[in-house]
Amino acid sequence: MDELQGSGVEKFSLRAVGVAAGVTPMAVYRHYRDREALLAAAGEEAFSVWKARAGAIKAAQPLDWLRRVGRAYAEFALDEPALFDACFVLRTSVERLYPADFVAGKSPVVALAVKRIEDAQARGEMAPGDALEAAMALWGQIHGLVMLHRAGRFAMKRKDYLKLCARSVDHVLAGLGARR
Amino acid sequence: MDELQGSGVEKFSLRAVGVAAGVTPMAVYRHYRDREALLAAAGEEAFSVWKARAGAIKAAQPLDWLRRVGRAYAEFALDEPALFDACFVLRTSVERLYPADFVAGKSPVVALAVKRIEDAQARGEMAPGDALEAAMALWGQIHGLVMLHRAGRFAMKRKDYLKLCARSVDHVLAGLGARR
DNA sequence: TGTACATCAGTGAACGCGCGTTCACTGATGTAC
DNA sequence: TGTACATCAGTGAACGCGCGTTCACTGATGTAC
Repeated sequence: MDELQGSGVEKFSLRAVGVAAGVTPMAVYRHYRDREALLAAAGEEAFSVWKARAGAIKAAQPLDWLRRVGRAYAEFALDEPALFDACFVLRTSVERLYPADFVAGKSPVVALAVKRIEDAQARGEMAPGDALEAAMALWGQIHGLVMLHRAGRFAMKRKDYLKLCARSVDHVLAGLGARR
Repeated sequence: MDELQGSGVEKFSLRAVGVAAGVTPMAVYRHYRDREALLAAAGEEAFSVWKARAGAIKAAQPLDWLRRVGRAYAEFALDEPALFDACFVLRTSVERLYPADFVAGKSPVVALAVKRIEDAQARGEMAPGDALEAAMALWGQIHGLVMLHRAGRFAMKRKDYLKLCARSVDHVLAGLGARR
C-alpha cells in the first residue's frame, strides 16, 4: 500500500512492491497468485480507506451529509490519487454495475447516499424522484470535476478548487429540488 | 489515427503505428521527433474530430444546443474511446487550464458553451450567474458520467445510458435556473 | 524428550516480451550548374 | 541536355530497459510420533 500510494498505479510493479517491502519480487508469489490478484487485493484495501473516510462523516441533515461526502470524495482524490484510481478508475477492481448492483445496495457509499436522499425527499427537503438516479447525478458531477482535475485541467489552489466543486454539487442538488 | 482508434491509447506504440502504416517503426522518426511528439500530433487530430462533431450541432435555442453538445460528448466517448482519451484524459495533450485559458476562450467548445449560456441568461431562460462556471458544471456532469462508464460502472444499453446522461444534464441545467 | 519430516517464506538466476531509441545504411527523387 | 550532388523517406540490426513469470533452490519453523 505504501508503494501504491507513493508511486501511483502506473508504476505499481511486482519489482517495485518487492523493493518497498524489502523483499524479492518473487516473494509476492507466495501470497498472491499473480500481479492481478495483488492489485485486486490492493484495490480492496484502497476501497476500505475510502469507506473509512466516508464513514467518518457525521451530519444531522441529509443534505449536509451529501455535500460533505462530495467534498470528501474530492479530498480523497487529491490526497490519495493512487488509492482513488484503484477504487474508481481501474477496471480491474471489483466493479459494481449500475443499476443492478446499486439497487441491491452492493455499493456501500452509494447505498448511504440513496438513504439520505430518500430521507430528504420524505422530509420535503428534496423533490420526489428516483433516489438512485439522483445519487448517480451527484456522483457523476463530483467524479467529473475530479477526473478533469486529474487530467490537469485546473490551475487553482486546493481550497478554491474544493469550493468550485461544492458550488457545482449545489447546482445539482438545486436541480434535484433541494431546499436552500 | 487508424491505429489509435483501433487499439486504444495504451497500445499506441511506435511499432504498432509502423505496422498499421505498413512501414518500419523507425520511419516515424523521419516525421516526428519522438513518441511524445507523435502522440501530441495525434491528440491534435483527435481534438479536431471532436471539434467537428461539436461544430455540426445546429440548434436554434441555447438550451437545446447545450443538451445536444452534452449528448455528442457522450457519443464521442462511446464511439471513439481512444480519441476521447487523447482529447480529455491524457495529460500529454495541450491542456487548457481553468480558469485562465477558458476565460481567454482558448477552449473552442467551452467558449461556445459559455456564449450559449450567456445568451440563455440574457433571454431569461437561465438564472444569471458566472457563465463559465456554469459551463464547467455541465462539462463536469457529463464528463463524470462518461468516465464512470469508461471505468465499467454501467451495465446498460447505449440508448438507456444516453437517456440517463440527458436526465442528469437536465438536473444541472435546472439547478442553473434553466426553464422547462 | 528427541528425531524425522512437512510446511513455509523467501531467494536468485534466468526466460521471453515489448518498448523507445541509436546508428549506419540504401535507394529514390529533386535540383543546381 | 547531362551530370553531380543534396535531400529525402525509409530500412534493419542492435542497444538497454523494465516487466511478469518460471524454475529449482535454501533455510527456518512447526508438528507428528
